[in-house]
Amino acid sequence: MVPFYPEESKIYVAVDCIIFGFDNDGLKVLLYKRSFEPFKGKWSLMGGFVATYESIDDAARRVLYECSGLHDVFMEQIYAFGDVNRDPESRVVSIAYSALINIENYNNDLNKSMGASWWRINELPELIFDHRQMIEKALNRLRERCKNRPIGFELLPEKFTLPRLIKLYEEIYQKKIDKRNFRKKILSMNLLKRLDEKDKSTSKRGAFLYRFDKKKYNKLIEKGFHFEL
Amino acid sequence: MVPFYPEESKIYVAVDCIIFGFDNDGLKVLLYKRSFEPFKGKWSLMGGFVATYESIDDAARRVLYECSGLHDVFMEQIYAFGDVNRDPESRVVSIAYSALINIENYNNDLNKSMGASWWRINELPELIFDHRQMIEKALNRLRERCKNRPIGFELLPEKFTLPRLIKLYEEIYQKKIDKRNFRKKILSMNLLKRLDEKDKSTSKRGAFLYRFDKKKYNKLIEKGFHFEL
DNA sequence: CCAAAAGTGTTGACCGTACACCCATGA
DNA sequence: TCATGGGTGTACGGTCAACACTTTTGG
Repeated sequence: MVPFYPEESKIYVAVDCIIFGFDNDGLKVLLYKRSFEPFKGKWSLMGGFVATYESIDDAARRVLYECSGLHDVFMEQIYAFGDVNRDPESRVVSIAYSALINIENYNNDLNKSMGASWWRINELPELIFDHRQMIEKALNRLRERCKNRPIGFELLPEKFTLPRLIKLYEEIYQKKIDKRNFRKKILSMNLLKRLDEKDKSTSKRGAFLYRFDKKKYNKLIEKGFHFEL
Repeated sequence: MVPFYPEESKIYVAVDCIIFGFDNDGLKVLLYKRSFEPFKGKWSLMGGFVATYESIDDAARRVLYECSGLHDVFMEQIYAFGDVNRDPESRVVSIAYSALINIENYNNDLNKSMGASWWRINELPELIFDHRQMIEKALNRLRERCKNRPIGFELLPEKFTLPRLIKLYEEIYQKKIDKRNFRKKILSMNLLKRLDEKDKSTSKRGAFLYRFDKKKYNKLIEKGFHFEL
């Protein structure tokens, strides 16, 4: 309403990244140990200020790249957090973004240099500010997202077995899934192509490897679909 | 990551409100004619800067109050818009909020003094900045929201007829709804109490008035539910 | 008495869910 | 040969979608 821009009302805008990964142990987020005060030694999400020359989406991509070395990753804005005292140091509005990465592409050497480590989503440590809430919101969004998008694409390696895919969904929803029904449903979408290879790393018999059919995948997300468990 | 707060990266944070209302013509949003340059005379959402002493939620409530005189309204954060040049005047990150109001509570005299008017959601004028996108996102969220919450509560007057409720859903989803199936489904939730009154304003026979059962309503949103059309 | 909106049930198709046993293989 | 995880089919019940006629009453 006010036709001028009052200099004194400028404030800091930050982005914080909730980075999800999935490995043999389950679904995890990447957290960083703060190396400076306040809250030195506490765990936090990786974040950074939005510069005046970059969009908030670009800032989120930059932060993700700086801490993981990864480009071209599925990212999504989750929510803007703007309580007055969320950061006791200064007034900061922070916009949370989630990223889904294939944990095999992530260079775990970074963890030492950055003071980072992966935490299972149901065993999180104490976190600074409102970062716990950010993760909670990101998880809920992830659960919603699964209903409109075969999200496994992002979190799994190119080739994967059905038991792994089932495990992923079990982790996301934190509940047991009937494998027969799951197979029936996911295969009926004609989204997966079975390869002539087996992964024998988890059983003697071995499980067939599958790969997403990217054409079908793109068609599906275009015209929308629904995948409920 | 950076343990200091660089003064020069402070930017403006604004909120913009998508105010939804529902009347005999259908689902509408409240728009304002800009009275100052740039884009004088163009239509826009009502917005305002977030002050350093208020949370972003508070800012959204304040802006809504300033332009509508309404308190205690259902509001929800939609999305943060942060392209570098979205506002050509200055770098502004704007957080869109939607509000659902009962249009009967809104004082239409305000429209003259504020240069505001209601627009049907499928007949919107040209809008400044990214406000069109904001409305689009808010509409999509509204459609999602309907699945978890009997949203009619917010947009309808206390007493309403079933044909009105059906019309509301038809407007939100922009498609025809089978009235028999709709009645069956909504009544089976035991969420509505039929009154011994009829509204004869739209037909000779008259339609029964209903009212939400707030207790049932609260129980339902607590433990979650699903209402798909 | 007629126009216009309100109200009312049934059926078939499909989908989700529950559930238990055989298979392949390395050790 | 046995232990371990991988893979498979069916039957039932519930939910959703399609569909047309009767009721009321003011003008």
